[in-house]
Amino acid sequence: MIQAMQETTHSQVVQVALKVPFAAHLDYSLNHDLTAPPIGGRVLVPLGKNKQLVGVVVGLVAESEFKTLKPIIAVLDTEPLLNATTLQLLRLAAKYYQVSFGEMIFTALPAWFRKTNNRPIPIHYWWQVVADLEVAQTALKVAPKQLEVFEYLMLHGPLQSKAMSHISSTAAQICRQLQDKALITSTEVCFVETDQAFDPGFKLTADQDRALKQIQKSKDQFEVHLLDGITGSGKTEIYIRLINELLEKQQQALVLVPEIGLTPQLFQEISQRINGQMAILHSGLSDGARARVWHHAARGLVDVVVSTRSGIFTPFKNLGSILVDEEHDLSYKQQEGIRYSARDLAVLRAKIEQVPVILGSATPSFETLNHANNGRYQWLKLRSRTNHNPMPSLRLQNTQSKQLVKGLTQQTLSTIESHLADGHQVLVFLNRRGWSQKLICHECGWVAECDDCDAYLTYHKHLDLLKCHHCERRYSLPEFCPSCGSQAVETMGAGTEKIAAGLMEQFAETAVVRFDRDSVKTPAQWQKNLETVRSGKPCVIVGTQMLSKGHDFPLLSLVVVVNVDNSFFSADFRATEYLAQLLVQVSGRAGRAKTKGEVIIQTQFPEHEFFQSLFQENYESFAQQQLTERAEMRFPPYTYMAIVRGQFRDERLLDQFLQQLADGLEQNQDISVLGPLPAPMQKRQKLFRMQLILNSNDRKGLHQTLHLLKTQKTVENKHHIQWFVDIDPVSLD
DNA sequence: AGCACGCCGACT
DNA sequence: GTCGGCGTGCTC
Repeated sequence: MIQAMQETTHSQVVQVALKVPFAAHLDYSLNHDLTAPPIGGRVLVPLGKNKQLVGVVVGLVAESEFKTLKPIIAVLDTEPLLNATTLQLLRLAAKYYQVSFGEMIFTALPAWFRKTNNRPIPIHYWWQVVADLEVAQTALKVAPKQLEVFEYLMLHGPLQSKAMSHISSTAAQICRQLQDKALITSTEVCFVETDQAFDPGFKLTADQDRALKQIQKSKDQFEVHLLDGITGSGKTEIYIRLINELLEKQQQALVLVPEIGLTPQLFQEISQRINGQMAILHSGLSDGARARVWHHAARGLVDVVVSTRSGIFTPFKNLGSILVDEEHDLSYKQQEGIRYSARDLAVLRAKIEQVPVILGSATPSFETLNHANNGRYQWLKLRSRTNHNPMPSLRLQNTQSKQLVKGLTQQTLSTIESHLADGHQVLVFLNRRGWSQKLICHECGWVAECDDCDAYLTYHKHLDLLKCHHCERRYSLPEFCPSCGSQAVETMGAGTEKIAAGLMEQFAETAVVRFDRDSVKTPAQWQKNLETVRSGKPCVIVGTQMLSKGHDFPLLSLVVVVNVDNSFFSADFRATEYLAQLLVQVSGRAGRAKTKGEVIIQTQFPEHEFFQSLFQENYESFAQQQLTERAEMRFPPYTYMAIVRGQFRDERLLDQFLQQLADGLEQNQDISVLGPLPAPMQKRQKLFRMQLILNSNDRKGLHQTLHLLKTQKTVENKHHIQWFVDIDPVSLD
């Protein structure tokens, strides 16, 4: 009797979240020989016949509705890996995105912690310089290799020694020698340690001052601030001042950036100005390095974490604020697996943590603007430029019935020429790489397509091959048209490659630098290209999407945008929103220098009201106008959208299946269902893709219905059709 | 999701 | 006779 009582008081039920789709948690018992694991710590548990899985403890309770519980095999953490607020974020995110708690937790967890092994995280040192170049030059007169490493670190640090193996195979040893001479220092995570913050003594503009004061008011409580600042209005300065204030209070900051490519810049800019430790977190880091940043952030050993999307899940000891830079950027939305939006989760997290969140952008998303309009977000406008440089002037270049020279009009070419002659740099920007070179038959109009995907093949001159960008399948060039047998097959279109080639011909004395996914595959190539641009000599930069943001090219005075027209024919109601953001962002690249910048947009429709609205007024009024239309049409952000997307080898069965789902949804009056429609790429890697677009005024109702759909209809899915739900999709086509 | 169990067709 | 196809149902 006494024993039995002891039994119940001692035996605990451990609720464990596992990477399984069917339950928020499974219950396990705890054997007496194990000490209770902390909530948020990992355990090893048995599942089914003979599986062992890593799970995360999400609750410790006295009883379970299950009679017989299996015991936990091992406790992997004595300290929680995820603190209470991070768990709460993941719990709510799981609910919102319609996945199990465990699935959500395991997408958040760095790969290192997902594995069974519980080795200590390996320490890899990150090196950075702590001495001036002159000091190093004197000290290293007779050690050229050491000086070389020092100089490299000065430019690119902090780095691990293995990232300098191209300088010397004994880079690690050289680093240690440099450390002994007190010229460089090492840290356990990739962070910059500054203890002499540089204060340029900027005087804030009236706008900046007002915005900063407004944000300061919401200290230690939840509030969303939209920092809506045009290019050059000094958003970064506000970020820096806010971070410094947080550091004074021993609080941590999380800074989210859209892409890895633009991390180093903001990182460096902030790091020079704060007295604290700043860690960087991105997909390029090794599993161990990411795990270490987590540990350091959770223990309060780093002050600022700069990260891409996935960093929103980093546990912090004392988070003071979240900053989301370029909040409109689509890369905040994960596009595979659990399709979460890091920006939206940042707002949710700030609410849970009771801290302010700052969404910064020159071109805020319509979702965010809507919240600002209705007062849910504080709208902080920065409308003057800190350097008082004039905004670039804009010209629409009509391409209709004009002879194009390698995709550019004669006027465009001569403008480029004059900018180069003035010693400036020019950017030729291609909207999407979709306008790439295709292979067409002039006799019958046949266009080369991929056998496995519903996509045109792209011609690559340097390989003399046709490539599919969706499955990487390669094809050789046919000598005759497979459709009509004619020999008149030729490449057509203006890819970056073709435009670059044309420009090289046209401006033989000038360097032409290409930035696109085919020519810039490694960071080293990026670096090489960047150096050419940074050298300051006149040059032409040709690139796609990846150039619209981030890297500052201070000597750029002209931006030419080619191929904006496909956006006007898009089936996606958001296409013009994205185009407007892109054009404003890319225009901002021109004229950061003292000279007045110029922007040329080549289009067949210069009279289109889109241009009138965007450029005769500004982004804000364009957005307001479009928002009115969205409201009238009952589209997001005034309604809630979700997509059910399916993939299957048999088009007919897929259509049937989705039609069944759609029929089930029709019952619900509050949800409008569109489809089944062909999905973005109708066919990809031999699989057909179709979708249902769901739109509703009632978010809760929509989510509930979707939840029901998932549990019910999965059973009736006889053909094992793959399908998933995308909540708040950002792209319909 | 994964995986075992189970019940029917063509093979060394 | 068995090997293996994938339909069904369970995992605490």
